[in-house]
Amino acid sequence: MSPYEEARHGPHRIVGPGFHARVHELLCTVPAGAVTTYGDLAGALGSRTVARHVGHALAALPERSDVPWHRVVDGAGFVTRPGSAAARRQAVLLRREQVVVGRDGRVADFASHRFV
DNA sequence: CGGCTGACGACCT
DNA sequence: GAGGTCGCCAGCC
Repeated sequence: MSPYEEARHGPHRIVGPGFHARVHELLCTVPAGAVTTYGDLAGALGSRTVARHVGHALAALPERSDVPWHRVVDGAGFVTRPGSAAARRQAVLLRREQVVVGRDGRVADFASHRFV
């Protein structure tokens, strides 16, 4: 059964109370200098179909947070909403960790930085 | 209370 | 191969 159908028919709900805390916890295991994706986080939490909800969880984070949200990029290695102020902040934070971000908003050598 | 949007990604035309 | 669609939708007009 595909993850899709599993999610559709599945008896167990992944999203719910404490979901954002699980995202937080998991994200904190990603070391500086590495990046991960929404889909990978979602998959680690149970199903890639909730990738979007990982996005929601991060969007809900307070401005000043100890959660390394900047280490999350999309499945193609692009930073959040290229061109936005948030994307620029993210690029600055990543470069501070020796992760090169191109002008197009994509992490250079994404595959090797990717943390699983 | 209904409709729309969205820090995404996989499946289906 | 390139759009369109929907997911466990969840929050915000």
